[in-house]
Amino acid sequence: MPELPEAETVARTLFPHINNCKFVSTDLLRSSALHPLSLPLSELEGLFVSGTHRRGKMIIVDLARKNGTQLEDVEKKLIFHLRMTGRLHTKDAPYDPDKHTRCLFNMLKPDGSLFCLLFDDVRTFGKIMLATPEILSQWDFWKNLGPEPLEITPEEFAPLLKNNCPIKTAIMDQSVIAGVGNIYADESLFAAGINPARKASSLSLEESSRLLLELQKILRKSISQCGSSIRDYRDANGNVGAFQNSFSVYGKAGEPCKHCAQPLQRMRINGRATTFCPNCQK
DNA sequence: ACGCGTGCCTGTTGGC
DNA sequence: TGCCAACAGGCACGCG
Repeated sequence: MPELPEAETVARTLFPHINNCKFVSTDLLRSSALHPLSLPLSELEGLFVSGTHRRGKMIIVDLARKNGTQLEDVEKKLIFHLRMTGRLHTKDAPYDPDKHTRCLFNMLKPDGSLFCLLFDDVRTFGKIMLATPEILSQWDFWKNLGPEPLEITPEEFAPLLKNNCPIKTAIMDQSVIAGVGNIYADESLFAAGINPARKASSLSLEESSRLLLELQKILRKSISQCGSSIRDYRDANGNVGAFQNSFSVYGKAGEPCKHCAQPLQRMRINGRATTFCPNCQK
């Protein structure tokens, strides 16, 4: 399930495929894949890709229009949220969409050849949005998105944990910090030796600092390994990530803790499966 | 305003 | 072997 490192990997691997390429036409095969606040995708026609990046778990495509030979950025952005099973990849045109293809973008390379950018999504939770800054300012989720965990200091992190909810719930709350999901929440809490059920507000400055530093270390390591592939996740080249081989707790309930060898336990926090070591995480 | 539970959605898994 | 409930989980939404 794409979280921050997976979204970062998709944004990076997608870039060489679509940079400088022109949107020719769009075939939205499942209308619910389009975010309700989105502009119609027909407004993409004639625009070029000038960059790809990431915010939280979202992949953002920068758009530009061509003026002579110069690309001039426009304010519109094309945003993808992959949620659980979303995938972005390219195929040579013409491409016959399969049953999980939610949107097909016909695109033109600078050399004049046609290809397809595909948004596939088995479980249809993913969203596509074409938005101006004005639209983004009306989108609560975007407006409330917390800071990037790789761009804050422990001093900036600590005051974000004032809530009465479990610490795991707090760090997965996208309005607290952006990009952390179930995998990296469990892994960072284990690395920091903090029980996921602890009240967020009960963490000392020393504990919240340790949690942020461990989270940053894990996110960086996962990005360097192209993310984690549990089942569905692939980068834009169709490759799996490798960080799932470095998990300490996620999906390992019943297995011995790598520090104390006691069995890892499973519990449910805020409806989310949570694996932790009751001995090492206080 | 906050915290909690539920629905969305489909493919896979495991128990009977 | 076959059937079906449970599960996976990010986020919107409704409730108290």
